[in-house]
This record gives sequence, structure tokens and C-alpha cells, in this order.
Amino acid sequence: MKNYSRQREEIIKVIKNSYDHPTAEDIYMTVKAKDPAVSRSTVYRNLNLLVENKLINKIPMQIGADRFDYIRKPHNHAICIKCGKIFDFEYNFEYEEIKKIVREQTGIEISDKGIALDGICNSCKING
Amino acid sequence: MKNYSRQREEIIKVIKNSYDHPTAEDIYMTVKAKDPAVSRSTVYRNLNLLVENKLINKIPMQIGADRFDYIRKPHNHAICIKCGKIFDFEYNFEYEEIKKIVREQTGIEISDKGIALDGICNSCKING
DNA sequence: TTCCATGCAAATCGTTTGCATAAAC
DNA sequence: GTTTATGCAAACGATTTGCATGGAA
Repeated sequence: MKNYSRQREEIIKVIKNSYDHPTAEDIYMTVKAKDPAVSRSTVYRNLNLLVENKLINKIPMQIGADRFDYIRKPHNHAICIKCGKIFDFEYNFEYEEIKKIVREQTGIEISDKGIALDGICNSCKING
Repeated sequence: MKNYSRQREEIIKVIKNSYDHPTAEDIYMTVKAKDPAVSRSTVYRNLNLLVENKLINKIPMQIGADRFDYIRKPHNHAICIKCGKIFDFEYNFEYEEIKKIVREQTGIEISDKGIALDGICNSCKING
């Protein structure tokens, strides 16, 4: 992120104002509404840049495109594997203990941005 | 999974004998070694079928292709977001409590197959 | 003999890349 | 003026699909 760009500014603003874990395409569409000349590759390139710079998180999905989440305070996600809907939830995991255990057992240094769990949401349970 | 097929049998056997979270392509290659006529689509179709029937888990990845894991006893994963390596680890999460809280807050019924955390592995930390 | 699974190739989806142009510094 | 970011279109990797054929019940 060496040079400023109008497009990146707008992309950041859009994610910052999104609380629904949008896909790259969602973000592209919203940015495009304001700046019709913007290109998909600019959006993708900037999303990667913002992930690298830890301004946003990328949420890998079992279904459909990856989602993005502006980094505010750490929180957890519950993801429906049928429809891909993502819900935030609050729970106090024993972070320091978990980090230590994972480090000792695997050598992985886990990020402290929250934990993602998956399952089936209510409407998918009802509608089959 | 209505009808038996020789190919599916072999695919299941391959995953059952894999402890390294293979991709669909990995599985395809291993099956192909035994049955050179097998096709990629058969592998993909059967992997989806096996996921639906809860014989295997699909592990969504931030990087590269999805991974698959034969369902044995529940265990947790620590995933490196740089290189995609997956490690198993042991930790006693408060499953029943977490399930209840997630259900109450989000309506999602989480699966009890284990929890996946991501971070950076040792060699990626060292090699930049 | 009916239905389901396969193999093949083409299609699709999500994302990345090469290249020429435009904007930032 | 040099570097970095953009827009476009083409390329790419992973996965799905349509269709004709072969195998299971």
C-alpha cells in the first residue's frame, strides 16, 4: 500500500460499512455503484492487499466465494454450510491457553481474530 | 448413495487411508494409480456425496483447493494460511456450552466434528 | 429393463495475470 | 520522471454440468 488511490479508499469505505461479510463480487458491485469505471481486478487486488495489511479478514467458505470482514474487535463466526450465511457470536474462548496448546502441539501461531464454527442454520434446517 | 460402484469403494478406501488431509486432485491421483480409467468428475461427484452423507469432512481453505478428511473421532485442526499445511491438535473445548451459546445467539446448530483455527506455521514464519 | 453412476469434454465460477495507460509522488 | 495503481481482457485453477454409455438392482 505505497500509493494512495481513490478506488482503494472507496473499497475500504464499503467494507467498513458492511456488517454482512460480503464477497468480492458484492464489494465490487457496491463500489461500482459509486464509481462505474472501477474494475473487478482492482477490487480483487486491493482486497488481497488489505488482507496482507491486516485491515480486513478473509473468511474461507465451504460454499461459494470467500467473504471479507473489516477488522474491528475480535469476534467469532458461525457459518451455515448449506447457504453460506455468517452470524457473529460472543463467547469467551480461553484464547491464551488455546494459543499455547496449539503452538506446542503444531508449531502454528494462531491469529487472535476469533474462531469460526460451522453448522446448519435454522432456515436450512427447516427447508431441508 | 443408492447404487454401489467400484470407483466409490476405492475413493472411500483412499480417503480412509489418508491422514494428511488430501485435496480432490490428490485423491484422484491416488485412485487413478489403481484404476487408470477413473475420471476426475467421478472423484468430485463422490466426494460431494460422501460429504453429504457425513462420511468425510470438507475443509475450506484460504489458499488452494479444499481438503478432505475421513471422519473418525472428533479432532481439531490448525491450518497455516500461508502454505496450507494442516495439523491436528488435541484440546477439550467446552462443546456443549459452545453449542448452546451458538444456538441461542445465531440459530446455528454446529457440528461436533472439531474446531479449525488458522495462523502461521513455523517454517512460514522463518522463511518469510 | 429401469435407474443410477460413470467418463469425457465443455462450461462455469472465482480469482489472478500481462500489458498498456493513467495517476501518485 | 519514476514508480505504483488501474482497467481491460485473457488466462488460470478448481469444480460442476450435459450427454451418451455402461453397470447395478
